[in-house]
Amino acid sequence: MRMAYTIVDSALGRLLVAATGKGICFVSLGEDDPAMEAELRSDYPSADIRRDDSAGPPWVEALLRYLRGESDDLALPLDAPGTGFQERVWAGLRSIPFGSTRTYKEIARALGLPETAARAVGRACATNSVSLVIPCHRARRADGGLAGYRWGLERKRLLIEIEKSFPGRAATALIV
DNA sequence: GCCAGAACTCTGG
DNA sequence: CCAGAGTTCTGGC
Repeated sequence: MRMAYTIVDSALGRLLVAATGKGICFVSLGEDDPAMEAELRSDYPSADIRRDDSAGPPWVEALLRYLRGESDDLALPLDAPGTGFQERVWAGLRSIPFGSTRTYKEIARALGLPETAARAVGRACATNSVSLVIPCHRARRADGGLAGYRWGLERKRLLIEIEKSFPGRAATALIV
């Protein structure tokens, strides 16, 4: 698999976006470029990866607007392979409305899994390589806690804040 | 290769 | 508090 990536500054730190010809396969937030590049390579050990900072696809701009709280559109093309179970969970996460959250148990139930699968759902969230586009920050624990986040709990909290303060949220807020 | 234990969980004893 | 349920990964042998 061949992929190109770029790293830019964002409202939440450095933002790395990698994509194949078909779609986005890796998105991460961090502080340290070499560490983020290493993370990308360890997720795709056999891929042919090169850096390309030229004005690539419009996806990076879309993610930056989202992080500034200016856009609620995360319907970007994905090309992130996972196991059958992982892809089911990721699809479930993407169906959570912007600005709201679900517990791991609710996500399991929505997918037709037994509630005892909550932990397996958490594991699938933990191993997703595409932050933001797969909104695993909308998953919380049943006791109200935030559980963990691969890119830092503080960022998870900020992402929820950004979504809550988005101007267009009034209609969905009433449903919750 | 196989098995134990951990990981972004939750429930019931 | 502890174990167990459903999935994947890692580390030890």
